[in-house]
Amino acid sequence: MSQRRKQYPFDQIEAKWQAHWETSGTFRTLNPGEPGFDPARPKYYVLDMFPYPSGAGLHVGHVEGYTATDIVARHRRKLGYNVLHPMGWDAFGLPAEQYAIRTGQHPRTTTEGNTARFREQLKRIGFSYDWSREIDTTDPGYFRWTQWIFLQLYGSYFDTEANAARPVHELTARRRAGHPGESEADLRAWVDARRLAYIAEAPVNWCPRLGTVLANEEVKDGVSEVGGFAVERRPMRQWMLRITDYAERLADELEDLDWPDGIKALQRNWIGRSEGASVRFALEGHPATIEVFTTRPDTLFGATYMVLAPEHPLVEEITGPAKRAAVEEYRERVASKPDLERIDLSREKSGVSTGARAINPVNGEAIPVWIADYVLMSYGTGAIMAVPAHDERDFEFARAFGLPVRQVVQPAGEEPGGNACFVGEGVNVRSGFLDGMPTPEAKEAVTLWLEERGLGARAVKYKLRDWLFSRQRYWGEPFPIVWDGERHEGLPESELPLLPPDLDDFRPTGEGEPPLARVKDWVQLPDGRRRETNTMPQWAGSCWYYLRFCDSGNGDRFVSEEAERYWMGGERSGGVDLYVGGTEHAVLHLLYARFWHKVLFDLGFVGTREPFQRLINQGLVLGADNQKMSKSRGNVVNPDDVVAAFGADSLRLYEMFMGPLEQGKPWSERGVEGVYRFLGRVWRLAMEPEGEEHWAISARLGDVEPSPALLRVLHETIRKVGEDTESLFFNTAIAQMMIFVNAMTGERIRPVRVLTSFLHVLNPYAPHLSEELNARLHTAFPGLSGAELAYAPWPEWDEAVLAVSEVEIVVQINGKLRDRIRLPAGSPEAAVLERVRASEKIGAALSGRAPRKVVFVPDRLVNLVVGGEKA
RNA sequence: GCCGGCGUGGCGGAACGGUAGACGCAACGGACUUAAAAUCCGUUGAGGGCAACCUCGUGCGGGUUCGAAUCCCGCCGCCGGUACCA
Repeated sequence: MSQRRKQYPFDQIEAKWQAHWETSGTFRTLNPGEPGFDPARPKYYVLDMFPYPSGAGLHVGHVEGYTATDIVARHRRKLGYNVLHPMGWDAFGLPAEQYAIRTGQHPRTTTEGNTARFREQLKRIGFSYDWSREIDTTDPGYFRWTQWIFLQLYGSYFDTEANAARPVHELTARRRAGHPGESEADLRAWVDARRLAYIAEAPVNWCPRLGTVLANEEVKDGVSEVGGFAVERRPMRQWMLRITDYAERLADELEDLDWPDGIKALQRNWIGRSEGASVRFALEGHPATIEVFTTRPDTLFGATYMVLAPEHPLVEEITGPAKRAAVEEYRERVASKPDLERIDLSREKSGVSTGARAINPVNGEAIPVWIADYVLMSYGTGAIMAVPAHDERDFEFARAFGLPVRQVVQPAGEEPGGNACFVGEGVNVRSGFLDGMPTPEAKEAVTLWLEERGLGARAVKYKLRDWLFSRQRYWGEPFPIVWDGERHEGLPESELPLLPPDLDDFRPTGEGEPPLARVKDWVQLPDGRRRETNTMPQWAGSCWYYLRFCDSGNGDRFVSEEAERYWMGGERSGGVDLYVGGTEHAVLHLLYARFWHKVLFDLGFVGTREPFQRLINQGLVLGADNQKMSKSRGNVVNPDDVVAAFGADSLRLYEMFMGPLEQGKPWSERGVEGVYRFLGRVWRLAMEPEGEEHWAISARLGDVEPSPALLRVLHETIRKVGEDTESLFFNTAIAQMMIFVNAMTGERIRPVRVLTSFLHVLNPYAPHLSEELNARLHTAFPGLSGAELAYAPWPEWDEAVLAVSEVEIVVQINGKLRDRIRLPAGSPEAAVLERVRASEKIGAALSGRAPRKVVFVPDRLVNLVVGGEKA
C-alpha cells in the first residue's frame, strides 16, 4: 500500500487543522465572568476518565472513549452549547515509582516524558480539548488542593442525625458540654476516633514485594492487582477514610443516576447492604453477651451452636481452661495464614470449641460457642448464630464437627425432617410461636419479639469497609499532617502545598516504613514535631479532578464557586453531563469520587449531591483474534501506526463504526481500510486528481438544485446522525453518512449546497477532512458556506422534505408476508383493502378463505387473519 | 455459587412488537487499464426452480400475540464482576 496514491492527503490536512486549532485557540472554553462568555447558552460538561500516562503510550481503547466524547462535544458546540471538554493526567502511581527503584530515575522525569507523549498522541487525533485547562495530579498546584480536601475530611465527622458530614469543632463543643469533667487528652482521643479521616490499628493487606499496604479493592484473589504479588494480613497503624458512614447514601442515591444498570448493580453489590436483625445471646455463667447479625432471624429456633471470629475480643474471656491451649493454637495458625491459603482452603471448614455455652434467647437452650475462620471479624459483629439446617456454611461446619442440624423452615408443601440444608423461604416448624408462619412473616414476628424484650433489633449491615488511605510510597501526595508524639494535627492551609522532599533512593524500607521516613530533615520539624511519612493512594487525585477542570488555574480555591455552580449545576440533579470510561473503574474510582463529592456537598463546597449524572462504559477493544490486547499475544494495535497509515479521521471513524460503544469488539485492519475508503469517497465528491500530487475542485460539482430524492437523503442524514449522535449510536450514524455518500456519488452533477450541509454532519466525526473540504468549497463557491465548521450551527432538517408521496404496504396472511403493494401515503384502510382484494397473490394464497379479522397499520401493513385449516 | 451482559449471514454488525440481515468487510462478476493496483457499476443468508416465485431461517425448548430477533418461562453456551459478607 505504500506506493499507492493516498485516498486523500490526510497527512497535510490533519497537521494543518491541528496547528490552526492550536494557534487560534479554537477550543478554549470561557468561564462565567470572562470577557466574551455567553451566559445565555446552555452548558454541557463532557468528560473522559483521564489516563494514567503509562510508558506504553496511548492505547486504541483510550481512543474509543475519547472519540465518543469528542464527537459529542463537537456536536454540542454546533448546537449552541457552552461545552467543557477537558483532559489531564492521573500521574501519581506505582509504575513510575517501580521504574525509579530499578533505575534511579526520578519519577517526575519518567512522568513528564510519558505525559508529553500522551499529549502529543492525543493532539494528533484531533480531539477538541481545551488544553488550557490541562491538569496533572502530580503538579503541586493541583495536589495542594488534594491535600486541602483531605484536611476537610480530617476536619469533619459524620453526624448520624443529619446523615451528613459536619465540622469536627461542632462535635468537640458538644462533647465538652456533655462531659465537663473529661480531660483534654480523652476528649481529643474521643473526637479523633470520629473524624472522617482517622488513624486505626487494623489488620491491613500488606504486600512485602511492593513494600506497601493495599486497599481491599487493590487485592484480587489474595494477590496484589498490580504485579500479582502475595499479600498478607498484618495489623498496622494506617489512615482510614470513613466511607462506611456514607454506605447508605452511596447506595440510595445511585437510584436517580443515569448509569448503566450493570454498573449500578456492581456498586450496590460492593456496598452490599443486607437487612436483618441483631440478636444478643447471653453466656452461661458469664456476664458478657454475644451479639450476632443475621438476615434470617426466622431461623433462630434452629440455631444449634455459635461461632466467633478467631480475632473476636470475647474469645479470650470466655474460653474455658480445658480449651485454652487449643484455642490459642488455632488463633495463631489463622493469624499467620496468608490470605492466599485462607482462600484456597476456603471449602475446608476448620475451627475449635471454646468450651463456653450461649443461651438461645427464644428457647433458653444452651448451645456451644466455637471459633472458626469462616466467620470474619470485619463483617457484621464478628460473630454468628449457626443454623446448619438453613445455611450452607454452617451446614458444612456442622457436618465436619458432628454438630446437630435442626430444621425449622420447611419448603411449602413438604413434610418436615431430613438432614439436608434448605436456604430458601418456606413455613416455620419446631419454632414455638413462629410455627406455621411463612418466612417473611416469621422474620417480622421474631424481630418484634426480640425488640420488645430488649434482646435484639432490626439491623442493616454493609459489606463496604472503611477505605485504607495510606501508602508506603514516595510517588504520591504527602499527608498534610504532623505528629506531636502520639497526637496528630492538620497543617494550616497556608502551608499547602506540602511538597515531598527530593530523593535518590526510592525503595521502601521493607518493614512498612515509607521512603519519606528516611529524609530526616524533612520529617523532623524544628519544634520537635514530625511529619506524617505515608502518602495518599493513587485514587486521591482522581477523586475530584472533574471539579478542578471547571477552574483549573485557580490559585485561591480548589474551584471558584461561580465556575462550580455553572459547570456542575444544571440538568436534572446536575454534575458532569456525560462521563465516559472503562468498566475497570466501576467500583473503585467511581465509588471514591462519589464519596468525596458527598463530603464536599455536606460541607457546602459543591452544589450537587452526585458528581456524574450520566455514565457510559465503553466496551473493550479486542485484538483481531478476539482476545484482550496484550504484548504477549502480539495482537496490540498502536494508534500511532493507524494514524500514520490512514490518518486520524479514519482512526476516529473506524473506532466508532466497529459496533455499539458499550459493546466489546475485535479490531479489524480491513475495517479501518473500509472507513478510509469511505473518507476518500467523501473527498472525491468535491475533489478530483490533478497530476501526480495535486487535487482540484471536481468538475462534477455545481451550484445546482438537488433532486427531491437526493434532498430527502440529505435531510434523513441530518436527522438520523443528529439523533444517533445524541444517543451515542455512532455506528448507525456513520452507516447513514455512508448511505448519503453512496447517493451523492451517483449524481452526475453534485449539488454543492447539499455537500456543504453534509460536511456539518460529518464534522464531529471527521473534523479535519470536513473542515478542509468546507474551506476549499468556501473558496471555490464564495458565499455558499462559512469558512469554518467547528461552531457553525448544526443544519436543520425539514419534515416536509422527508415526507414521501407513496409508501409500500406489506400484506400478510396470518403474519406471513404474501405481497407488497404501493399506495399513496396516508391511504385509508378501505382504499388499502380494495387493493389487497385486487391482488392476485393474495387471492391465490387465500384460496377462497375469508379473513376472520383484518389488522391494519397505516402506511405499513395489512395482516389478514384466516381461520384454522380451510373454509 | 451469586450478580450483570451477550448469543442474528463467511466476518463486524442493522432492525418503535410490523418486509430479518441496513451499513461496512470479505468473496464473485463487469467497466476502465497493455497489465495490475486504485476507482466506478453489479451480485452475494441457506435450499429448490429456466423463471415469476416457493420453502426454511435470529443458540435450544415452550408460551403470550393477528404478528416475536424483540415480551414472558425454562435450558445451553460465551464474556465481565464477585466470592465463606452470616
